[in-house]
Amino acid sequence: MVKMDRGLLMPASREALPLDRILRDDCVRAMALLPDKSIDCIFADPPYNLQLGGDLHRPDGTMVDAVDDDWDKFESYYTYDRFTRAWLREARRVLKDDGTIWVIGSYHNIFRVGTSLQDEGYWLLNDIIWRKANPMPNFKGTRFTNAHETLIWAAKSEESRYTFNYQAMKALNEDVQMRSDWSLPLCGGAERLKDDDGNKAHPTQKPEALIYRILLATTKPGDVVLDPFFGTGTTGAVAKRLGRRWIGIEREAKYVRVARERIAAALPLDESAMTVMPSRRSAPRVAFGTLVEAGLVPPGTMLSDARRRWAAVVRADSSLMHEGQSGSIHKLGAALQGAPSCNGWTFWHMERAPGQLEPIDTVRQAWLAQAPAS
Amino acid sequence: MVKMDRGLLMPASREALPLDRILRDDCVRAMALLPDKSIDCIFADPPYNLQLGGDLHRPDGTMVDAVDDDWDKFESYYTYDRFTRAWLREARRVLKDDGTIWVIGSYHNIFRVGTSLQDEGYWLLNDIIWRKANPMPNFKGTRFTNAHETLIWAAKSEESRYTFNYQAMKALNEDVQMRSDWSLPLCGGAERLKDDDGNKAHPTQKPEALIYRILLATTKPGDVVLDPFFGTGTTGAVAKRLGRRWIGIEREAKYVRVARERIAAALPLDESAMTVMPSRRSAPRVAFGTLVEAGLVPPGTMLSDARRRWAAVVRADSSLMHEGQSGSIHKLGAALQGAPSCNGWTFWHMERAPGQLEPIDTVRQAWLAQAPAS
DNA sequence: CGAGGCGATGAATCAACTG
DNA sequence: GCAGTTGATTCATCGCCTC
Repeated sequence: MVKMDRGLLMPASREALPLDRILRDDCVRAMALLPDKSIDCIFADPPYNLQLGGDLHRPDGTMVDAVDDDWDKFESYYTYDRFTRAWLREARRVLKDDGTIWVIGSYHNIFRVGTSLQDEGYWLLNDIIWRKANPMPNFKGTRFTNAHETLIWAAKSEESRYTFNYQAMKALNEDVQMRSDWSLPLCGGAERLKDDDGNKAHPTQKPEALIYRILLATTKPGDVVLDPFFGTGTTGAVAKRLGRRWIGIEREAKYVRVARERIAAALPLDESAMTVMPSRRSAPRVAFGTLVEAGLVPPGTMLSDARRRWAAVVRADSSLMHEGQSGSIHKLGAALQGAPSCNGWTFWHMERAPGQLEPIDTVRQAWLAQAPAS
Repeated sequence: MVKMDRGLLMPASREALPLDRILRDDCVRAMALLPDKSIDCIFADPPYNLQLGGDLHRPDGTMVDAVDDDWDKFESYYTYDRFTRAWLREARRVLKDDGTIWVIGSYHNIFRVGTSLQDEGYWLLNDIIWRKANPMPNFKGTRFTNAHETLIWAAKSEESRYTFNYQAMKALNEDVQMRSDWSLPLCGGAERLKDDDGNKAHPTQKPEALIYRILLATTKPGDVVLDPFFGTGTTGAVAKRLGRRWIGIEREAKYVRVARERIAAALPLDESAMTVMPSRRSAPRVAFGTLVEAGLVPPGTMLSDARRRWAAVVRADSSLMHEGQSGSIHKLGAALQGAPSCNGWTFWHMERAPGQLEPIDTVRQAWLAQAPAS
């Protein structure tokens, strides 16, 4: 028996939980009705508090469909912190002592979430980077492409004996330990839910592969997973497929409707279908600039083609310069030859020993052998 | 002249700064002696061991007791926050209005740093993931391999017009935008500094490639870079190499000694190697009318967009005319597409050879190449 | 039926100068 | 300070259509 904070006694048994159901309500209010220490794992995708300004146009003149929903608007950092602490406190109460919580966010909110987690007594286990294989570019060229989101994985306390399926993660990752950076594509294509008008049903739907990895890593079959910001129910759909029980909380009726339909249609899936090996394509590649930064091809190096018809100097940003013309190893190679394109890796050579030209591709190969990309 | 907060008037001129020097002192105390708004860029690698004790000091220089129990953990977060805010506040004072700051950390401290940055009035521009190509494995198999660190890049305020060398970063990354995740190896091998006993001279020496990318992206040659936690002087060595000025602050004499030697041995790049791809925003402006007057685009020329959906004729005053509509190359392009704005230079094309359309921007480039800078 | 072109789009804190 | 003008700026993926 567990004493609830309104003074009632309530069984913490599985039967008391609204399993495999969506509660349409504010998440703090809905969690308040759940017993203490009854949940194995929480996945939370709270509002990010993006603080966007005016419209943003792509170079082709079309407008970016921004997240401008009311649920993402907060008056101040202070207001956002109060909101965050309220739901984190309630989440910690319903979490079992050995349970863990996942929260996802971007640089707009994740630092405040992390601070709040620590201040509320959680014990951080990892921060995980979801490296987006296909992020939206930075259209104006004003910053680095915002190409990732951050997840925090935390236990209820430092003493917690939490679930981590080490071998399952290793198996999922070509038999090497799963790292803290995960390369996964955005949710799109057939997986992306549409409303009746053909528009996206929810502005921030997460890919199932992300939740799949989370639940596979940190829950056991039959565990109860709570999602206080359920949206279109990705957590419910994946939990059902993986044989976990789930509870979703969502305030907006239209999302609840979409989620119900979706989860009803979800089939427990053959595990092999989801155990996608990290594809070479999604792995980071080696740019010529990496070799320049690393000092293998220092700025100032002279490069030439195999027959020494042209020579060029490597600049600090790895662009090449030849008699006032400049560009990347590929672009300048193409321009000098008058060709539409050129593989700079094989076109340009450096003199590693006197009189001996070697294509810069051999430098790249040496680099790859010494510091593998994965 | 700049008014300092202790009521003295002090010149903010470059001569007043201890350029290319290491100040052996506590960073808050040393920064207090620097003038307001005198620094272009700050790189900071603050201590983050919350529980290990030893490295954590209060702003007044006294040491924090290492503590383990829950109550004192809160005390230690609180103390760490106070320390963080103290140096961030002083850093913001010495930063120019258009300057930026970089801070690196791990999940132990980066959330508190990010929150403090926001609370102190900084405006976050990006969080950058340093994805370690060769991280230390997790030996116990109890968590995901901690394979990255996080950097935060922030401007002094939302209105700041900060430096970002977009084209240089694009060049460094095979001609596609630089993303927020950077894959770089740990600092090791010959780069890793050793003390007389052959042990590593500093426990958290950062790779030069990381600082190289940071300084190349967000500073200009001659800019002043401040590092308040200088350690073995990686920031100084890279700044010297890239033709930037630097100021280092370090409390421990043994690190100061190592850093001095190291930086003295670093070789600056020569001028030609140091240049990077210029931003087009900094190129001199050329009015379309200039090209019309010069006869490169004679009045009467027919222009069209790349897909020949619209055609327009150039008038004597360099305005364009299309079926009764007229306006500048930009205005008419925007109007025809129904877009709020349009770059007429890349939108409009002329037929220089039969069947071959070329953007009028190439005419401008030709003009710029022929008429040297004013 | 396959290759290739075209259009759409994704949690985005997305310009700078002149008058 | 505000308004108007100039002009710099995009990557990967998916679906649909044409050839």
